Amino acid sequence: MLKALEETQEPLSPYDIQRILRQQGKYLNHVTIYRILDLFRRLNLAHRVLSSGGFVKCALGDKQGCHRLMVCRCCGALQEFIDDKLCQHESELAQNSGFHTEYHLSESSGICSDCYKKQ
Amino acid sequence: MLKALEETQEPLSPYDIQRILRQQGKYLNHVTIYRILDLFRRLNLAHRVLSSGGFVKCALGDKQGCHRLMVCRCCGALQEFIDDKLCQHESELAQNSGFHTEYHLSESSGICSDCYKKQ
DNA sequence: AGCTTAATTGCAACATTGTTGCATTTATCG
DNA sequence: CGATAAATGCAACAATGTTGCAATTAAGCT
Repeated sequence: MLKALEETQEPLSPYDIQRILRQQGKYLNHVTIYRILDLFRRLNLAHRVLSSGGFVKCALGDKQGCHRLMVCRCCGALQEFIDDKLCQHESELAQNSGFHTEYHLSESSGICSDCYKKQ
Repeated sequence: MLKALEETQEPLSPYDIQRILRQQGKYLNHVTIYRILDLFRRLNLAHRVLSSGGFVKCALGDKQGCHRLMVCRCCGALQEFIDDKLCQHESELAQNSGFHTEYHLSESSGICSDCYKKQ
């Protein structure tokens, strides 16, 4: 239900989502939206973009592993990928300091190919 | 000046910082604190903890590279490290999708050695 | 010193984001 | 149908973050 709306590409705040839903004639209290977003996040159906705080629909379906984001600082475009070797490497480094990793948050900032060409 | 206070280990919100300074007899408007924190962040003197939003003093001095955080979900302890190979690997993967990486945000969540023993 | 200009800080007002406790509605199941 | 559980709403609030402009402080210069 909320899902349908996450087709807006750009990350949305909970209140953005509320506005959009309202325009579609569907009212949801913001508390409800927070709750649903929490749920979606636990299910890996949506991610929170760390740098901006907005939410996006997960682009990788239910693929296992740490979902990593790349954010274009120019147009805001998002790409998502998984790389197990990265995770492994990261966990090993942590392990060397006695740290037991449970999950990673990872986000790269840069310029997407489109914006790069335009410059 | 603010620096002195960041010796509190746990990540602090700008308003936490304001409270602490006030207890030390030093008043700063929260806007000022935001501005100084922005500056510190640009200089890599402080980091923002992605998962909690709080700020911490950088533990690595001015070492070049992406400063990666490990956060203990149990006691909140923080460790920080740099690994160039990770960055390189990450950038290469991005490059494969035509993405030009400028910097990485990376944070691992898990359990530190102390908390691990206690369980 | 006295003046000018730039940089820093404060202030007020506001916008956004996030949380909590409890009531109400809606769904589920016997 | 009636009882219970789950989902949503509501109100009130707390925390976080931003903006424009005024006031203060610092720095440079003659």
